[in-house]
Amino acid sequence: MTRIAIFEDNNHLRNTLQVLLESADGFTCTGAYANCNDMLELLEENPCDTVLMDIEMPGLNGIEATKLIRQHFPVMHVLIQTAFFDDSYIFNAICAGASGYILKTTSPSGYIDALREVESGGSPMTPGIARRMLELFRVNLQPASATDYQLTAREKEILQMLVNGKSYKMIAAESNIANDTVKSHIRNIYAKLHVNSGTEAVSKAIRDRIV
Amino acid sequence: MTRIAIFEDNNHLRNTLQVLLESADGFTCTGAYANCNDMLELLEENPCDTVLMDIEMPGLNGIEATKLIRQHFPVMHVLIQTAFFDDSYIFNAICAGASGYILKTTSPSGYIDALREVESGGSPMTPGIARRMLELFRVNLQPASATDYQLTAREKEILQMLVNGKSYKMIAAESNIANDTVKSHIRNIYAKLHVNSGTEAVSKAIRDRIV
DNA sequence: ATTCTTCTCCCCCGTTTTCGCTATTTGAAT
DNA sequence: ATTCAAATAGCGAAAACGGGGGAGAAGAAT
Repeated sequence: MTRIAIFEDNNHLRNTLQVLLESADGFTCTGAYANCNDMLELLEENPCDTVLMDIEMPGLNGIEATKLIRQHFPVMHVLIQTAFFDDSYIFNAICAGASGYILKTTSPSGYIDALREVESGGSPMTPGIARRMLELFRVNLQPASATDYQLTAREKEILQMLVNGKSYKMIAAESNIANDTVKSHIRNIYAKLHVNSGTEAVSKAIRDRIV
Repeated sequence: MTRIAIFEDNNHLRNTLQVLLESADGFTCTGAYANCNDMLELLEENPCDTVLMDIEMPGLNGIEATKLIRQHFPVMHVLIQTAFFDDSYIFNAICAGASGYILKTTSPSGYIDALREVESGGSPMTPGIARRMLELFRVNLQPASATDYQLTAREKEILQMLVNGKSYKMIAAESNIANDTVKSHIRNIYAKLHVNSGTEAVSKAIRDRIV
């Protein structure tokens, strides 16, 4: 028997979900709440396996609530349900530790399927959400690639050390070259990156994923 | 009629998939190939809407092939199918531009469902894959969070400008404060960040997502 | 053979940064 | 009323950095 708690401020939807759960095979509803006040205490007293969490709620929103749940009950799963298709919602929900993300347009049987999937180690997502997530992933992790500054291997090494906070002296020592050589390399790096200070170079190196 | 091309080196599976597609409603198979040699030419001559792509193949592997397809045919979708559950596969497939990722343990009807989902703008994923992806997302994008350096608002402003490559003088001018004040602030920032140079501060600021 | 790039090193010179220490003002908190 | 944090500002000295020039050796490319 999988235990589910519901946090959803819309009375009608909340009741519908509760009834749905109680009538579904293998599920029981341990609580259905309109907001996240006293959420941690409620979950402490009425433990569950998965929380069905709305995002838009008065008081503590669903994303902050998800963070708290994951902090205090690491084994509990949180399935996000929301009416809105918003990148920052998706992004933040994932970072907060959600195990799935479905839209409220999902059918009743879809809700049940999603909850079953969560319980069996999956992460159900409305198809469009999954697509957005892949794109967020790409945008955020994909090397910029377009920008190639034609740095030589040695220059990349030295830039890397600069990014790690090393001074000219330390770089010279670690690389077994003279201080002036480091200076030369860094001068060339600055020229190629079109910058004229270490801070600028580090900033550009990290943002353009050169290192 | 959705047109599908198959790249899969296992003869049996390739034939099975081809038969499955031809018998399924709304699908047609434009080609079934054992490797990715001449892939671009083949796709050029036999255009399709979605490519069903294996990862492990002799010669060009499915991930590199996916990159090429996305470069040359941006509207074409690639649905990855693989026998292995491997983080780096998942990560690289997503970065390469895959529209979905399913395991070969998927049932025939699951394959058809997945292809339909791809066509309608979704990104089907085997549940466990979706979970891994969420975790990869978190690991790679989650702010360290634990680190709060207690910077004041003013200090954050100045750190931001430092990250943007501004010199003390420029910061002073833009902030309408004396050069020495900038010096004071930066000194305090360094102390709080436990660094002792601008490059280190910038590096830490970006990596710990202070800015 | 000659050119080109890369890595190496040197000189000079001025500017910028870093690090001590001190100090005033302001606004919020108690 | 007093305490406290934050923002402001100054001085001085040592260290580091940035920009200019030049130059030799090794290796690849032609």
